[in-house]
Amino acid sequence: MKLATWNVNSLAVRLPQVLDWLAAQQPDVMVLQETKLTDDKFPHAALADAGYQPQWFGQKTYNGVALLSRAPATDIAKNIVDFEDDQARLIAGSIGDLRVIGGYFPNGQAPDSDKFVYKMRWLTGLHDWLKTELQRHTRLVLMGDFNIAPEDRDVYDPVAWAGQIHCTPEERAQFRALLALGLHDAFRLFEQPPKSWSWWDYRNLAFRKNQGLRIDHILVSDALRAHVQACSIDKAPRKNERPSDHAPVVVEID
DNA sequence: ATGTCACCTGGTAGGTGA
Repeated sequence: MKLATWNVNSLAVRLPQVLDWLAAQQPDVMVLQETKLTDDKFPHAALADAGYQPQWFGQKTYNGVALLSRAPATDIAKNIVDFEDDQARLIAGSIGDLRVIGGYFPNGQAPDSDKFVYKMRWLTGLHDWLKTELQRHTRLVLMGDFNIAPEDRDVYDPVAWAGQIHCTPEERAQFRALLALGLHDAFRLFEQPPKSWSWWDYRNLAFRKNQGLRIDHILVSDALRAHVQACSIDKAPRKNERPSDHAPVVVEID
């Protein structure tokens, strides 16, 4: 089973690239972030024509997430249960005996900002909800744009980024707290090329210079760990003419 | 190089968020 996550930075703009990627890579499940579409504008017919059953949860201008699967997803949850939120950032569903959660974690803007406070609250809310979610579903995948670079090796210039947003000790502690629930960073279960990133700033020729961060992740539960066959970042879509600033991350689970 | 992109409001430019 192949699962993938991609922050598309506007599905209205990126729909052709998503359809191309689905056709080429044939994932069984895909989660999307930053669709930036209200629910009435979600392109469900085009995705159904491509062979996927979409679930979606969006809002105007910002955020917005979707869950695409070849088999129907059931027991759909939108946003973190029992966490009051006016932003559309999370969608979960069950596909067979697999629980899939797709998240667009808050960016946080700057460590001294209100948005950072919200990011920490959101991460704590996610952590608390995941505790019960993992009790109910032993086979669970949490994936999406975490907006956290877990370690220095996930940052092209860790000295310059030290203490900056995505790299603060507080964010990294939150990431480790998720792992402590019994989750594993699928990408790090395998030897990977050094300087592997999932996001490159649109500015400064960052992609050409390979100046990026690894902030998009796929975490798998204890029960799935031994079944993960591969995990990689597909840089190819970042080379498109009008790319998202993120690349898809892909995991293979037997 | 605070150098791009997407989307909004409101209008043919400026602000916000990433």
